[in-house]
Amino acid sequence: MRRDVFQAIADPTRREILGMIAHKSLNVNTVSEQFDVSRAAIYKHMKILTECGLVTIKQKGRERFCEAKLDGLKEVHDWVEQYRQMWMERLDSLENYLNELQTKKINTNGNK
Amino acid sequence: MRRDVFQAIADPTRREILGMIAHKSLNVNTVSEQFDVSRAAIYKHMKILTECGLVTIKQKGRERFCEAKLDGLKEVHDWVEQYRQMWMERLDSLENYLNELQTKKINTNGNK
DNA sequence: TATTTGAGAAACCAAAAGGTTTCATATAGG
DNA sequence: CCTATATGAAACCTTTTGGTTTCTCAAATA
Repeated sequence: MRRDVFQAIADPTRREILGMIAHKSLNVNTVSEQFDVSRAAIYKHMKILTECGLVTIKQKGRERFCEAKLDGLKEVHDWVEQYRQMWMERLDSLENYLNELQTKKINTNGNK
Repeated sequence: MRRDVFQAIADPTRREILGMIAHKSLNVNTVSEQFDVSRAAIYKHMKILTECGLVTIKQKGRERFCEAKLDGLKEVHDWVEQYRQMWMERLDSLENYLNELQTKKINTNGNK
């Protein structure tokens, strides 16, 4: 099944999983122990994460280590980035407006 | 209802809606005409977007204009950003590795 | 070898998501 | 005033989601 990265990170548990394995690969059991849901539930989350390329699995004996593939987040980054320009501009113009108000106020006070 | 921005942008239709009103506010009908689902469906999407603060509504007569509040995406941006550092580093080290290989190859060729 | 342990998979379930149709209501305009 | 338009909201339906329990199997180990 073709999975969507946006949909994958929509679930807070999956975001937490990513954070957990971002620095260090962990096996499924170790990850699931950190949550109060069943191992099967975490396994399903992990499956979704692998299906959209955010996680890859490395078998080692009977254990399977889950490794975060964070560059899969690039798609999200790029999508947000196109809008970040716009909200930054608005913040900037708000700041300018406030500065202008401030300047006016100072001038008014000065003329008193 | 407290809505989650991550969940709001998980749906492709909602992302499209945001793109549509990012530069120019539109009323609900105008937006829904761009999609092949019912107006009611789009209205529901719009409700979710407003509930998580990504859209605000401005009433004008009988019309209601939907305005994108893109700074609501900051939460997503910040979350992705913390990981971007990591995937960039990996890409950098891969690049360095490839450069190293390249250098070695040149040296080897030079010694032929 | 017998028994833990780590994991995949199936069957099942309740709730949420995304959609539809239909109805109600308020404003714009002829 | 009457009608068309823009919208909100309710009732309903199907599929997806997130979860559970249970079973199986292979690798590690007492």
